[in-house]
Amino acid sequence: MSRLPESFYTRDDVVKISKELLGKRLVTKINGTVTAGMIVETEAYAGETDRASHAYGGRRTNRTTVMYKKGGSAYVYLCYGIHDLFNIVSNEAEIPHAILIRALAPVLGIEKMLERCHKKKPDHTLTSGPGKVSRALGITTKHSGEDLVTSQLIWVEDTGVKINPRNIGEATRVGVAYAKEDALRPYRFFLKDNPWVSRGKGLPPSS
DNA sequence: CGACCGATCGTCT
DNA sequence: GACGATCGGTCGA
Repeated sequence: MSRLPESFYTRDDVVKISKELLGKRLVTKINGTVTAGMIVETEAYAGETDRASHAYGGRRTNRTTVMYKKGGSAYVYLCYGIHDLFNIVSNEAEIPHAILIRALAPVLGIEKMLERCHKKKPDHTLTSGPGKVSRALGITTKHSGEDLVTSQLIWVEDTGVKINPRNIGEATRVGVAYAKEDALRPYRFFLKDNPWVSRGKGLPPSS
């Protein structure tokens, strides 16, 4: 049970890191309340060369500045005016790679998650989607820029869970049709047959 | 089931 | 002024 070190995030291969995040535990402590879940679905965004990335072509705006921070920083942005999507920045500073956390299997503070999401029972709709993950864990855009290596609010732990590579599924990313040929990249990774994986269009051919 | 639609607002052109 | 790295509800089959 140890927090992932900076060296985990600052490596060069965003795809490799996206896969390695599967099985890790994302933890938040908001107003003293701990909530946590095991990461079961991620998406890689390969920075300047990836049309689906907010940093495509080296775009650097107020919103995307944190993507240029060192790996291990949180990048949270507002999507569709409603959802706060949580990403983990990777690679060295100035290389704007990021990994979107799309789904979790709830582990700690499930009562609090239900309260935040106005639900009664912890079925698979609680944390199966990037908007729902942030909602359940209390993550908002004001946490953008947070350093997951030292933060007392958000971090990621290795609990010793080992994922067999044959249990990792790959697919195209959700909602990035505008990215042309880059939309075809197999950059979505998930745990096969895990009930907490999100159900969007073009999703894992499992159930 | 699947298709469609409205909500809602910061960001960038 | 248009547009989302989404979600949950509704409607029809």
